[in-house]
Amino acid sequence: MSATSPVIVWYRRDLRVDDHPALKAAAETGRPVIPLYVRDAARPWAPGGASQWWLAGSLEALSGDLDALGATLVLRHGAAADAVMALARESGAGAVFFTRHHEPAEAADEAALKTALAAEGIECRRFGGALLFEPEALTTKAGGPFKVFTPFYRAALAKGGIKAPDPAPDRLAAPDAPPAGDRLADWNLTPTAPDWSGGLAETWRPGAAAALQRLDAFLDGGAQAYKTERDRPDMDGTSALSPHLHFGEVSPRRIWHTATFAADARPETRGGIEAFLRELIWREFCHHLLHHWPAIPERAFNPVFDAFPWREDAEALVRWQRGRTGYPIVDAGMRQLWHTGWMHNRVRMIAASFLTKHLLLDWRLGQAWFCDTLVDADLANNAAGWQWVAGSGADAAPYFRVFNPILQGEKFDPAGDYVRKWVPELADLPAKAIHAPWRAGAATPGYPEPLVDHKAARERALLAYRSLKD
DNA sequence: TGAAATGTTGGGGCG
DNA sequence: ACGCCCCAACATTTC
Repeated sequence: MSATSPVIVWYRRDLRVDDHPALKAAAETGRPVIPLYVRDAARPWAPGGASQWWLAGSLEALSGDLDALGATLVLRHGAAADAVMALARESGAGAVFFTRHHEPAEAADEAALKTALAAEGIECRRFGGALLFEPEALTTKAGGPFKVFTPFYRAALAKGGIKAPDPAPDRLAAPDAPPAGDRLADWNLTPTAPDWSGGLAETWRPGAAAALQRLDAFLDGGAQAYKTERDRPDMDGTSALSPHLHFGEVSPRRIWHTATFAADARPETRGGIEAFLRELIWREFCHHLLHHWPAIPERAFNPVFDAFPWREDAEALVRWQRGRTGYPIVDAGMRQLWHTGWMHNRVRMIAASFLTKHLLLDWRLGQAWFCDTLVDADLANNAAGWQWVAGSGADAAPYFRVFNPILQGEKFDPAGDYVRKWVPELADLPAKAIHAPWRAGAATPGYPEPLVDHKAARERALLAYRSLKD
């Protein structure tokens, strides 16, 4: 390898230049840097529609950020290892640097690439940065992975030592001629006929700059009340950073340190920021789970659930998907998801509980729908979250925990504003009636009757779950 | 990161 | 004046 042979930085879901150890190391070699993104549409769990829309925006933003540093993002398609190898040969690259990812398919790509590079004598270096802690860094006293969140959380806090984020490189050297690549527009990531992405575009701005703005706005504003308001879908109580985090537009270390700094500067925000960072540790927990149990997107973590009597009911599934279950808080959430590609976390739990417990439909159906419609669709968070709700997961909700969608609505959307925003058929109902309109007796044209009776559905769910124990 | 059923307590109405 | 009953309000247990 010559002193001027390029270094390829293989990008995946680390679409940033800030706090990017692989990019930083590439810059420090002083050699030309070729940033590369490979799209493999044939991959298992390839991004769904909403996620693809985000990816397009994120790649465009990254491309601009790299341009400003003097580098050109190259787009290629196909199996990742093959595409990286092809570019390495064409460009005479002497090294490939990348950020370690933890999804099974990503880990398989890494392994394949490593073997291929070694065979041709090209340097291969893997860096951290996608997580605060690599899976090997947090183990129980017995040396195994954690299966329960609280001890995992305690271990993470005790471990500490979260590295300070690195700033972006000042500049990157470029190869004499930029390698050829695909045009982003030719990937057709954004919908055209019909273009259903209007709601997404008016809600979000993908890219690292927007991510950091959102982080700062959250820390200046909502963080203080986060502990209570994060449960309120009628308020902007959450950070809404999930899609930015999913695509790696902001690193978890950047979030950790910025938030910690903000808490030190304004002690009144400490409690809220602690609760916020705890959610970041939930993300770690989910990603570690997927690393150690790569089958959780397909199979129940607790094998007892293989025998669960899930129902088949295509019509009920469609009504849930379209937000026409007759339970206002569930329908509001499902419509928010459809329109904006995002759903408030409290409502995700309610809607997921409704699908798995009230309707007794397989959590995998819900997971698949979320994968296709969420802009923040994340294999680890989604699988762990759905199994948590269904009761089959690690540290799962006990089987008898059935959310009452009426009570949840009254508790967390007390004035009914969230329901009114997303279910216009109910906009004229008073707060007292809005979470159970069928009781009010008032006509609500266009809004369906409840798909199931709460009490009966609850009892049916308890019966089904009890059957597992025998 | 629930909800519902069941149990307990204490104040007030009332014979 | 006293005891009984009713029923919130709260606590505990169970699903």
